[in-house]
Amino acid sequence: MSHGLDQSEMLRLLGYNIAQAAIPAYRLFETLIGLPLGLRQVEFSILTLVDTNDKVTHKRLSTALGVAAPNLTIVLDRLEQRQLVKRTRSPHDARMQYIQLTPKGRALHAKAKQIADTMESDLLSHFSAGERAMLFELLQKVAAQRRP
Amino acid sequence: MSHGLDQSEMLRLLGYNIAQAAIPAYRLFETLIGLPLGLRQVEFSILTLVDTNDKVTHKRLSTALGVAAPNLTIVLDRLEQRQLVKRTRSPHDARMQYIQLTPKGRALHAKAKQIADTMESDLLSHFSAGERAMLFELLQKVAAQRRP
DNA sequence: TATTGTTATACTCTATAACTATA
DNA sequence: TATAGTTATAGAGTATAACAATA
Repeated sequence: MSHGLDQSEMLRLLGYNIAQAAIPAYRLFETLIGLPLGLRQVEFSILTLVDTNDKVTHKRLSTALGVAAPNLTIVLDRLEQRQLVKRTRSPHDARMQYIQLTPKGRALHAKAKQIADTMESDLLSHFSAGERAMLFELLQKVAAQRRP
Repeated sequence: MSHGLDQSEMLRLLGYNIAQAAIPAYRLFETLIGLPLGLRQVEFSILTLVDTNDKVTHKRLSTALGVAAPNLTIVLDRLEQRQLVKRTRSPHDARMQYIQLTPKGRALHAKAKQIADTMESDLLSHFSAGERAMLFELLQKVAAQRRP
């Protein structure tokens, strides 16, 4: 667990604790969703956000996910090529484009979502409901520190 | 904060909460330490771990940080070129090499560590001591899920 | 002028296979 | 044969500047 190393100095820092917790979370995602479905975390997030939110724009996705606009373009290009999402220009403001799931995208998302539930159980199997709620609340409080 | 998007579906997942919390933590690190001192997170972690731990090996660093060995080689090359660390072969087992800070590395680490304290206060200014302790404990419990 | 989104580019990160050298 | 570390490489992530189209 400590890998024979004294990590006490680093474990005083929030960023390091986040990075360490991200390791098993990321690996489990890769094993259960990433490799089987060919989805990266950002892609999974996009499918989910677009599923819930009607008429999401590039900009809002970019902001929410913390992915710079030019990079998001590449990701969306890939998702569109795979026919998982489609982009349509807004009739009101032709600069904007709405991103929506295709039927194929909806199907893949449904599958991924189901696996994600299993993933959560795996990751948090040793947590009580209270601990889980507390952890999520505190992480969201950190996230709320974000300025723009 | 929610950026006008309904993120409820994603916020049910630990990985997303971690990723969202990582955004301000990462940005603050970049602003306060990364840009001013020319240090990336991994490099800062290495300086800190090597400072505390005498005779750390490449392998143990690789495991602790979750960085694959070949990639760590590159990072250590860079740190060595900047004369922040030095690598010395073990006399007992010539395959292993111990990584140590140079005086220059120690000086830079001291500076970084001082800034890191400020960074923590900034990030966690709205947290009580109890909340902070709880958050760290829960994150470490997640990290402990790691297998190898 | 300001905003949305794209193109181009450069740099970094991550993962894997193949290698050297020691044991 | 197994382990520590390196080289090489391909793919993915990240950041920035410059641009086109629209408002």
